[in-house]
Amino acid sequence: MQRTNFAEMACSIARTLDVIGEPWSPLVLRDVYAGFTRFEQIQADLGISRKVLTERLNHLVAHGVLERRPYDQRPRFEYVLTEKGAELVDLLMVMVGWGDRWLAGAAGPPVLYRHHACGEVSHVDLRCAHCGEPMHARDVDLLPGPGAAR
Amino acid sequence: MQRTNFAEMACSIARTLDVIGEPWSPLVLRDVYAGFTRFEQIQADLGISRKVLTERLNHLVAHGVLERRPYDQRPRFEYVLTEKGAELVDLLMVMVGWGDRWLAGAAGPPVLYRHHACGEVSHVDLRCAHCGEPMHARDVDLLPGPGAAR
DNA sequence: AGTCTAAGTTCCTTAAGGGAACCCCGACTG
DNA sequence: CAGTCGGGGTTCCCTTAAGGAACTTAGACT
Repeated sequence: MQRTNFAEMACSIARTLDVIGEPWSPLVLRDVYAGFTRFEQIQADLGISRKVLTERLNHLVAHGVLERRPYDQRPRFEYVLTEKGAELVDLLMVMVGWGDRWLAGAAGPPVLYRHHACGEVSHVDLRCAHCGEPMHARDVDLLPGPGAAR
Repeated sequence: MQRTNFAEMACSIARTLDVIGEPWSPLVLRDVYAGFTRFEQIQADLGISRKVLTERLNHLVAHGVLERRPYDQRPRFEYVLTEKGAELVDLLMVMVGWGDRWLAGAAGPPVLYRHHACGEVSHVDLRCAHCGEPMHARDVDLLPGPGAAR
């Protein structure tokens, strides 16, 4: 519902939430990434209301995160990740890392990730793009940037 | 909204959304991280409804992401990040990275992050915790984990 | 006693989510 | 070639959550 418009805020978190902050959106993205690319598949997998799924898909397409394309002569469509969308899936992987660590409980994580490069089951780690050392919330100072509000 | 209970799903994304998926929650967390630790400060900074802010703070405290503690003899409280919460801020930094890259526009990013270790303005990069190589959505295979639904 | 302030509550309005039923359209079936 | 099927949505109604303004509470200050 989110009647407040996050898109206008001078904050990249708020702007990102404007794209995927609505309920279900990250799960829709996860499904598309996992290979559930059609309306019926996503709806059945998530148990989401068809109405809401329509709204979310349209929103994600409008923001260039998904692309809607026909896969048949008949009016049939599938949704595929754009480059912009694929990079959002990286964000989901970080969510998975946190959820696995803090919420998985005794049963352990529901899904494992095997890294192509090394072949091992692993998880993401945040590093500084500049020096390669770990970069976490406590390892940085915040400075006003060029796009800061006046 | 979100009447659907994400917490029960066998998915770390859904479970994480149960904690911070409601509107405003990530921005509340950002504010606490940025030093706006009191009710009035957060309310004024975000322009959020007091009612909703109360609900969000209670929810985040209930989930162990924030801690509510008195800072005066009078009934005055401040909210501080727990370890669990601080690691969620890492997730926010990834959101910032995506938002800066895809949504900042000509004005540039509103906030810059200077890394303590190297002293440079930088951003986070996702690496494999095992081998240290880049680890993005396209670099992994998904496997069922021990906590997978039957 | 009266005022101030932080931190909430309460109450009302409006909009968004949930869910079931319905619709459209091209393809197959007898 | 009428009837059915299946994917991909719309429509409608009900309930619940967000927005927002006003009110409350409790201790400290004057």
